[in-house]
Amino acid sequence: MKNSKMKSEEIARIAGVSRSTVSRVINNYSNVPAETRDKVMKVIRDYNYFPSVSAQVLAGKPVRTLGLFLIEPGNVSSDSLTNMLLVSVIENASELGYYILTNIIRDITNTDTVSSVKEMFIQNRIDGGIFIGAAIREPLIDELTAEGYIVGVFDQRQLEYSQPNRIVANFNNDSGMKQSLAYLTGLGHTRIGVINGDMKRLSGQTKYEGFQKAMRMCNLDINPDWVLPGDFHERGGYVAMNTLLNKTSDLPTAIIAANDSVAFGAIRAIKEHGMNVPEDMSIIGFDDHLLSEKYHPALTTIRIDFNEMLRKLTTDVIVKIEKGTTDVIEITIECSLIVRDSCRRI
Amino acid sequence: MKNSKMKSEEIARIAGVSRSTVSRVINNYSNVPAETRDKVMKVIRDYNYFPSVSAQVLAGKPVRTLGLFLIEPGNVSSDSLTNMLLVSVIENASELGYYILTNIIRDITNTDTVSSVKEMFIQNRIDGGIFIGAAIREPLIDELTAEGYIVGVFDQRQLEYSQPNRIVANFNNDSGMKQSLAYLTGLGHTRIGVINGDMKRLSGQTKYEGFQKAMRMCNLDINPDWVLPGDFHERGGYVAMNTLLNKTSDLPTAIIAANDSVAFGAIRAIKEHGMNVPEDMSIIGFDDHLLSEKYHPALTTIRIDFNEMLRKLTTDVIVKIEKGTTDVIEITIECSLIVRDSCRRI
DNA sequence: CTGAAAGCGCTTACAG
DNA sequence: CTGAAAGCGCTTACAG
Repeated sequence: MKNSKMKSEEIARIAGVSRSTVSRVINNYSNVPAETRDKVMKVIRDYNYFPSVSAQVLAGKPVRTLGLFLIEPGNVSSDSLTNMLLVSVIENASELGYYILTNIIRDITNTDTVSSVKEMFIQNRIDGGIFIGAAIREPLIDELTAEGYIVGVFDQRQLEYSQPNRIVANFNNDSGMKQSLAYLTGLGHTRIGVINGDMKRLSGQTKYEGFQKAMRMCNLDINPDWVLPGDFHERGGYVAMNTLLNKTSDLPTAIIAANDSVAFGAIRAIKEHGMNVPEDMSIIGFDDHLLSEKYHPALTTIRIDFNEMLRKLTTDVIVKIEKGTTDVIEITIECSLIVRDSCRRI
Repeated sequence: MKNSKMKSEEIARIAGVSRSTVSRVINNYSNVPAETRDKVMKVIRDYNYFPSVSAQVLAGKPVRTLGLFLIEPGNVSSDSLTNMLLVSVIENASELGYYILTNIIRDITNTDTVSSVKEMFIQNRIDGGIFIGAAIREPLIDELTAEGYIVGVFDQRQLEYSQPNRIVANFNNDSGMKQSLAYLTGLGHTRIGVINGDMKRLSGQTKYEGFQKAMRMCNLDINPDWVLPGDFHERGGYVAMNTLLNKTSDLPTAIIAANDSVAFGAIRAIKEHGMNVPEDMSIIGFDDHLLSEKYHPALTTIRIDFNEMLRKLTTDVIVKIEKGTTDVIEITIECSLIVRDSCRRI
């Protein structure tokens, strides 16, 4: 049961073959007769031998490790999303035999941070990286892809010139917004407003663009007073709704929030103003947050499958690392309306 | 700004020295004159050179990576603790120049899992590991320490024979329990019960032992009907309290819960029985969970500093890796009562 | 089908 | 103070 000092040479000696053959067995070369393979495998198992990664990597094999970079300025997202996201990436990677080196990036503009991220790639600690929380354009990511490193990014699109080594993943926010508006219109709403997300993020932009398009399709006018800035956080939704309620009595009958946290904030503000949801205002969210179902009122929202998105992104990054194909990959995940109690018929 | 194909040999050539000297500069050897050092450093910076870890490790240096093993059977703890914990470990390690390879262990008895964890150590992917969620005795951890690997474990104590390469960290649960009981006694309670945590975990045991000791010190008798089994989860607290309330009308006036989640569950059950906290029963928790302050009633509890514990544990593991000292380390973190609204004077 | 040998990019006694 | 050389544990053309 010893193993620590086991090396391929020892295995070779015991099995009565050369190191070359041991290596061939480990790397599943086809030109090894079953008999030899079995003999070697037995010794490997008997001695609980695992090859040293460093030696393998130095000899040109992948490290089988991915860097997961969570860009979270300051406030450690205390909600369960980060958790879920991490677990999802780890487990998908693990199924493909890959490990995850996790990094929290508080400030992506900080020189030390930037250089330490690049260091991981250059030192060959990781075969590729996955970025969550990136802005539409991140110089760091651009540099990395320009150098040829393989990177998967949630919430970005391909550059003007598509890069096979930059894999992007998004939800179909356009479709989500259209569903929200279709539903509200069906309920008879025509006075509809929106609380936006962070417009530095692609999803912030595409959601708003989706809103505009959908309003046009429904033949509704956008009232600029009802287009409120936000940031994807509860606090932002609260502030936005407060501003609206304090400014005017000419209110929309329904508000589409950039995500569920924003919706929670908006509802809190509405309640504090002595009004009710959906009686006085209908609210529709985006994400289908864990809490949304349990919230009061239970939140009508657009469900996205974060887990599926990460599974695809992780898998595609790994396949790209191993096969090195030159196809350009853009993952888009559909989303769908979940009707609950936060919208009423007009 | 190129770097990918940079190797120490290139740096040496450009700086006009040998690879040996470049290596000495990188590893901060003292016998390099400032002038030479500066010359070499300049080239290193100019070319954005980072040595290959694989080569360094193969030559005997540490990988500067720690494995973080989260033992979480099935239910991905959706509360924010895992999150906080991860971030805490990552940031502390990062300050010391170490990376974190995260692993979720769903079933620590599973052979494949066990062997993949050992593989990480044997392959030399990590210099050491940190385990969270371990039972009092874990064969896997015992094997690892027996092999000489450096491991930090939360919620375990040293074995009969102390191991310098097993660093254990705990909260002073004894002190916490004593504070809880002192407070309740001060309020005039004598009829005091307890909902236990998971007794397979050391903290489950030490908390209950602390309770017993403290009761003795306060000259109070333990009513076996008021000692309820639990599991550190909300659900467990709920079930325990329901059982108690349904079984008898001879109720305690106060309950100490193994942690705040358990307390939340217990309070939920009490409310469902049409009773109130603290009017009909006082409840005291343990942890000072993020929600405890905001809960209704705000929960009186014992605050523990998870972040401090992990900071010490991570630091000690890294120091042990680098210095290889033979001292036996047992970290104990103090805890303290936070009085809020869930207990009343009798 | 299989072994001997070169090579991966570092570090570190050793010798000077 | 510094260079030449051996060694770390693998993989993979190359030759047979």
